Amino acid sequence: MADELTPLDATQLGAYFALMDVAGLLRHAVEQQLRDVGDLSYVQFQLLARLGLNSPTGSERMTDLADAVVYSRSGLTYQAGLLEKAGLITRAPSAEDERGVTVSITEAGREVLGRVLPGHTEVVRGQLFTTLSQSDAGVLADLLSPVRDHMRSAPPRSARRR
Amino acid sequence: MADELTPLDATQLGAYFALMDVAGLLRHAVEQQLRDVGDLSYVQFQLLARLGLNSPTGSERMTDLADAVVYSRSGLTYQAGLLEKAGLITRAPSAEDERGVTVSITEAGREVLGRVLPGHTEVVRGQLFTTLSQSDAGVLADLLSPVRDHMRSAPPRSARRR
DNA sequence: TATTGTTATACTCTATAACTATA
DNA sequence: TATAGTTATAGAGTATAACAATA
Repeated sequence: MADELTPLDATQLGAYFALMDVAGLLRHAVEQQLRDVGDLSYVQFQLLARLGLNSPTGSERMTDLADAVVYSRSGLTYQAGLLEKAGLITRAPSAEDERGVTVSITEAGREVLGRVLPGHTEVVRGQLFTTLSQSDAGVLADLLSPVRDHMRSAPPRSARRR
Repeated sequence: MADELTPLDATQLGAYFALMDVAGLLRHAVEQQLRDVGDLSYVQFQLLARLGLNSPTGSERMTDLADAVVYSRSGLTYQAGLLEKAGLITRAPSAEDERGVTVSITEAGREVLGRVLPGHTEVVRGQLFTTLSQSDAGVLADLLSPVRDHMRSAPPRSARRR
């Protein structure tokens, strides 16, 4: 396709910047609440939420967590170290694969997650869903979920020219 | 009427997480390109873009830039220092208000901006507008622009807690 | 050999508080 | 007194590369 050199039009630019601005402001607001109430960064919250809400067992492998939440393995090791030191997760050698490490949320981790969630919800509602109706939320989710899938399947590596 | 204690429903949660995930992945992809091509961080790109594209004069005051782009004044001083050292902006005492500082983009700054923009566009199109149609982009912008306005209507970050 | 995860390290970014100067 | 901006500083987070252990 020859549109590689075509600039984004005004509508696309507007959508792009609105998306980035809203997400940035929202993350900033949410991070403050997480820090105040649970002494958590957003990444740490993501990790706890994934273990405590998304995973039926409360456990997941390091690599899967890294792929889902963080952009490098050493970054995850760092964050997991903090969470473990705080007693919110445990790390144990994986059963099937001796190289792997299984991360599990602890009771204390679930407690912190439960303590943080109501205020978190309140911030998100105040920032986002004061302006967006229920059907707006549905439209937004329907628009962005496929984008996320596309991004996760085709890494940004594709944008790097040789 | 949103109950303060009611958790977000599944649709709202989906919209929230999709928004945060997409913006995070997109920012990551875009930052890589900006770093590779122009040796710029995303914040630095925002500053240059605001001066070079949004402002007719190519100049703006520090406080206005801080409110628009960065979350603390010292953060902006740091970033402006880097950009100035790189020759991409200049800082000069403001004419009307001797306390103020006027930031202006230089020719070199415009050159870098111009050099970075095509690849930037390419990444955004590949990540975002491969999945979103033209009308999708319009819907997204229409949904999120009011959200941004609402978020920005809160007290500016530069005026907080002094 | 490839993959999992950790470590060592270096660097970027951000925020808070104290400070100077102008209004 | 209040505001604009800088500085000093400290802390959090991230990525890269080298490494050990297992597949």
